[in-house]
Amino acid sequence: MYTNCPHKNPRTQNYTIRIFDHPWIIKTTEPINMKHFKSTKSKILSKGDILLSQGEIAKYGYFVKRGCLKSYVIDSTGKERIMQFAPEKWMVSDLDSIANKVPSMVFIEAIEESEVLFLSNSDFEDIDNLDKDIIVEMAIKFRNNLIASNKRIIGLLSATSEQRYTDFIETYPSLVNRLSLKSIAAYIGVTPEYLSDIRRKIAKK
Amino acid sequence: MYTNCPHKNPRTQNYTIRIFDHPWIIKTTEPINMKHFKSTKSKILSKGDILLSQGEIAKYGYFVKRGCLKSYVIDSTGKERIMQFAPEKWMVSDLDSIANKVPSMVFIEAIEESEVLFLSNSDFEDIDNLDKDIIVEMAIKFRNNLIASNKRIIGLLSATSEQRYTDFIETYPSLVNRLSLKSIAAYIGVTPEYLSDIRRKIAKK
DNA sequence: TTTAAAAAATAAGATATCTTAAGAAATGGT
DNA sequence: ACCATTTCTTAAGATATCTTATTTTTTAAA
Repeated sequence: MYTNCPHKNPRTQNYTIRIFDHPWIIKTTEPINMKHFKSTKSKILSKGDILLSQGEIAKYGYFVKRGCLKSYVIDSTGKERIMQFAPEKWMVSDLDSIANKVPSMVFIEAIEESEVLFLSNSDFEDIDNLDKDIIVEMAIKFRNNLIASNKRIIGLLSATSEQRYTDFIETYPSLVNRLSLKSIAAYIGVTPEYLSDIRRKIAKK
Repeated sequence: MYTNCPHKNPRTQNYTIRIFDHPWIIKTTEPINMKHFKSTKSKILSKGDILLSQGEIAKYGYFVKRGCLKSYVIDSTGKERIMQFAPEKWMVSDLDSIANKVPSMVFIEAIEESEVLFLSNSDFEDIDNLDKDIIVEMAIKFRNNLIASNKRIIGLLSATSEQRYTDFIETYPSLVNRLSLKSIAAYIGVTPEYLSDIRRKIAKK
């Protein structure tokens, strides 16, 4: 199921930009502006290519120029549970792994043909050496991500599956038509079959 | 059910400390060191006293000197869902409300007789004016909180109720004996009756 | 365009979790 | 120590969600 070779289609290009965020600023829930970053590595990925696997130490944040990535875990019953979708201008990685050098809990995989920048954290090992304005942006980005994650927790604790589905549609309208039913189900925490039931139930109304 | 008058037992004291974190650094999942803070307001709360209600704009972060608070939402079916417990040395507030001046989603309430510092965010409206070392600490605190929140999301998406309960016991062993079954149930996302069943099932093993 | 593969829909039966209600145990106040 | 209140346990029936299997539809490849 997850046998695609990472970077199997890597038409590497030279590409330098000034970008906004620190590589750590990942698991973002909103597009990022990248003026503070330098990146020289860009790759074209095919659907199904895996950038990071569970158990590896994350070396990069991935900024999506085109296409869409997902980060997900495989639970003890073998089911995929999606943490985050990363469409254009979003960044994704495993924050714990990249910051604390622990094995990644997540896989990161392209769900469309995608063009991705590899943002190394090697220049940023010591956060104290960063410019103040970058740190301010980091703090704000983390804070916004934390607020979003806490809202997702509230939803998972208190909303029904149907509510979580309609919330998802409202929150990410531009994503809905690009994602498979299976992916949305894995994000909101139900089986694809049950999400299909939910859709039918909603349609009948 | 939530009729206790906020601050009904407010033996206010003068109390000044140098503390570590910015008031925004809330919804924390770990004790905080407070060397960068000033606070002059301290109150003694009775069990059941409410510090912040859903719909209010949060003005303070609450640092727990003694006792334990909880932050929770009331969902559409009237059920309480706990976002965070805040025992000694932890801080709690509604981050979105205090940072963005939006109505709070949560209630904050004492679950034991508690002594709490009120940390105003009025001195910190503009994050750019903060000292760099405070901002660095903020960023790290937000980052760690975000990692913890994301782990909780993974648990809610992929673990069974029994697994979430045993995870909770492992993660917060010192809290388990202080909390009611009802509170733990509201945190892990099951009914108290079902958590009781889970305990019985575990005991039988 | 045709065909193979993947995704989605449907349905029936199984399981997890909730609801309601009642009794037992623990707690707090007087 | 006693009573009232809250918490916890237990159990039965209800509901939400999952599992498995099959069919239909859509997508991708040749």
